[in-house]
Amino acid sequence: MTSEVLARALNTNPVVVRRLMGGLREHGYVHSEKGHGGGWTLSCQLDQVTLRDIYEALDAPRLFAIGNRSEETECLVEEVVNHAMSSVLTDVKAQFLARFGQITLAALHADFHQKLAERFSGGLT
Amino acid sequence: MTSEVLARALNTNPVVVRRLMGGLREHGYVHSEKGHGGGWTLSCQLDQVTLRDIYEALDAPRLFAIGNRSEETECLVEEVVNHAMSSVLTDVKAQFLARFGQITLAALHADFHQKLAERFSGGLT
DNA sequence: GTCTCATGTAACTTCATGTGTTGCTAGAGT
DNA sequence: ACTCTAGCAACACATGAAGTTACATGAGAC
Repeated sequence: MTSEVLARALNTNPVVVRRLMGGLREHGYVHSEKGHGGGWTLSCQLDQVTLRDIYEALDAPRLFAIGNRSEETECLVEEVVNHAMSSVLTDVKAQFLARFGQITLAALHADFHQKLAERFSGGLT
Repeated sequence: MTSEVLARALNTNPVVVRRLMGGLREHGYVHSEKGHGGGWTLSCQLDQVTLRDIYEALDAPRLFAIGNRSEETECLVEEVVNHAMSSVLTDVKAQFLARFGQITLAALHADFHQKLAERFSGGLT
């Protein structure tokens, strides 16, 4: 499948697709071929890859929209608040990673097929 | 304490301070007085207010930097992925709120005084 | 060999969002 | 009146994500 086709499916741009897929390729989850007949192919077992793997392959983008203003500060109040918040955010991020680490692509694949079946068996809306 | 003084302490602007404090005032955590001699005063018990209360008083700003592209979609794949992610993010947010709900301002106040004491008793760096 | 089709990548533009700023109004004390 | 304060709307700026353009490189088709 080419970046062009993927981009249309995702309502975005082929270059954006390549940027994202680049991370997945570096981790061996997909493979790309240049030239005529080229494009992207899957190169992993769906039950061996989790959302966490993908999150990390995508360079683990910032998870929280909130956080410390600065790491180093002279201000004792800021220091105390930073410490309290960081502590919570660190733990919560660990929870997040753990949960994502339990969701395999195979599971999502199965969900997808179930929904697909529902749609064909009268579940049309 | 005036917005002006707070702004200097926080390295920001008095108007920004008023914007933030506005949320706290609506919830009764602080009180403001206009005019000469006016400014902000604390109007709550420190052990009755948690970081969660403050987070919510500040209109519960967006917590996560990631999330669904759109809520409604025709795409079954997107739907499946959205569902999986939303489920995790919802749970993780609940964890976050629970943790913040256990941190009172009184606790932070105590931390602050401890650090202050350390700094005076030879803990200088 | 060269033409076409695909990825790879850098540089730039656009957009969304949060932060900072200005200007003005209103209230409260001197 | 005068000064000092919050309240508020409107605008400007900064940041980072997403989208776009342009061009180089590699691989098959002819």
